[in-house]
Amino acid sequence: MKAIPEPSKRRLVLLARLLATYTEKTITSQKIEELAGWSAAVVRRDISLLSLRCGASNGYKVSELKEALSSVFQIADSEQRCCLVGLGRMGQALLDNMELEDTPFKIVAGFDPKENRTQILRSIFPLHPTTELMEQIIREEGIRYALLTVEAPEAQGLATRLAACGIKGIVNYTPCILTVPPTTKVENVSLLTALETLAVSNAE
Amino acid sequence: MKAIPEPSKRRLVLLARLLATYTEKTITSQKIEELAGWSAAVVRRDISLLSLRCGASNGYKVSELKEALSSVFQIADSEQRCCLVGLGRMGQALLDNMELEDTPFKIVAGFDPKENRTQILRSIFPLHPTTELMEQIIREEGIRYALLTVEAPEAQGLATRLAACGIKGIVNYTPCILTVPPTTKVENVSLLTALETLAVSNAE
DNA sequence: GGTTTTGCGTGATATATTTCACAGGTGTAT
DNA sequence: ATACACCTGTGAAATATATCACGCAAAACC
Repeated sequence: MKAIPEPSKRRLVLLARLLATYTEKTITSQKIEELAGWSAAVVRRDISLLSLRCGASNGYKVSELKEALSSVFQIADSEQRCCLVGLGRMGQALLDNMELEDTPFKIVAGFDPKENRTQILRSIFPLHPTTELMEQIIREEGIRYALLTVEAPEAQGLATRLAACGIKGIVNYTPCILTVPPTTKVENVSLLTALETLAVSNAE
Repeated sequence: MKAIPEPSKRRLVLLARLLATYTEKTITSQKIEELAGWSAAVVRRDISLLSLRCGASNGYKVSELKEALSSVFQIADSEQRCCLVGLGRMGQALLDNMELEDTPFKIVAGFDPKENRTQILRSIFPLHPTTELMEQIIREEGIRYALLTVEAPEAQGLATRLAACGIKGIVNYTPCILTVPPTTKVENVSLLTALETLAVSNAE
C-alpha cells in the first residue's frame, strides 16, 4: 500500500477514537462529517486508503472499520512502552491516569531531576532520578515514548537525551519548542501552545 | 493583508514560542530550520506573510519579529479569559499552573459537575458547579476559551453547552472527539490522542 | 568606497491535499 | 424479481502548500 498522507493519518487516529464510543452497527461518511467536522469526501478518501471494501448502501460497518484502523497502524499488536519525565503537578496528574487502560500504551517508568520526589511519590511503576540511569532503563525496558512534564529550563536538555537514547516520540507538556533529530517526533500539548493556536485560528 | 494559511499560522505560533527564549539579537531562517525542523524556505515564506521587512544580511531582527508576531495575532492586546471545566486530577494540576503568567490568557473561573469539589478546593478564582450558572458566568465574564478536563462521559454534553454559550475555543484534555459547531474550535491535547498520533507518524 | 558575502523576499514551479461528480455495488421495498 | 434509493470508491479538476532559484539589499571586510 502506498504511504498515507500525514493529514489523513491524524484524522484516522481521531476517527478510531470517535468509533470507540459509537454504538450503531454502521456509519456513513455523512454522519462522520456531522460528528467530526471533516467533509464527507475527505472521510471517504481517508478510509479508502485503508484499502478495505466494507462500503455498502448503509455506510461502513463499524466493526470492520475499527479493526482496519487498529491493524493498519501496528500499534495495537504489541505493548507500547512509555515513560514519564517530570513528576511535578502535571506529572503526578498523569501518574495514575486511567486514560491508558485498555490501550497498547503503558507507562513503565517515571523520572525526575529532583531525586527526593522519586522517593516520596508512590506509583505502580518505579521512579528514578534523571541520572545516566535514565538512558539505561529506557534502553533496557525498550521504552519508545516519553511524556515530558518538567520545568521549561530543563526541557531541551532532557529532550536531547531522550532522543539520543532512542525515544521515538515525545509528548511535550512544556511550552518550549524542542529541537530534536527527525527520527524523534514531538507532539506539543502545552496549555499555552493550545490556547495560542485557538486564538490564532479564530482571529486573523 | 490576505489570509494566512492554517499550517503557517500554527508554525508562527510555535515560532513566537521559540523566540520567547532566544537570546541572540538576530536569527536566520537557516537557524530556525535547525531549531524547529521546518525548511528555511517555509520559514521565510511564513514570515513574509507578516509583511514586515526586517530582513538583513544577518537574518531577522528578533525584537521586530517578536513584535510582529504578537501584533498580527491580536491576542496580545487584551486579556483573553478562560475557564477550567473539570476539577479532577488534571484540572487541579492546571489550577495553579504558572504557565499562563505573563501571557494574555487568564483563567477566571472553574467549574465541576461535582458540587462538593468546588467547595473543597481552593484557588485564586471562584469555583462553581456546572449548573445553568455556568452559562451565565461565561457570558457575564466574557470568557472565550475553556479547558475541558472532565471525565469522558461528561465531555460531549459540556462541550455542547460551552459552544452554545459563546465559547470560541476548547482545549480538550479528554480522549473524546467533540462535536461542536464550526464557530467553536477544538484543540485535542489528550495523552491518548497524542500517543496515537506519535505512533502513527513513526509506523506506517 | 568599492567589493564580497550573506540571507531575505518572492515569482515560478512542483507537490500534496481536498473537492467534485459520477459509475457501480449493496440493501430495501414493492 | 425488479426497481429504486442510498452511499461508497475513485478518476479528474481545483485548491492549497511547499520547494526552488535567483534578484536584490543590507552588512562586513579590506
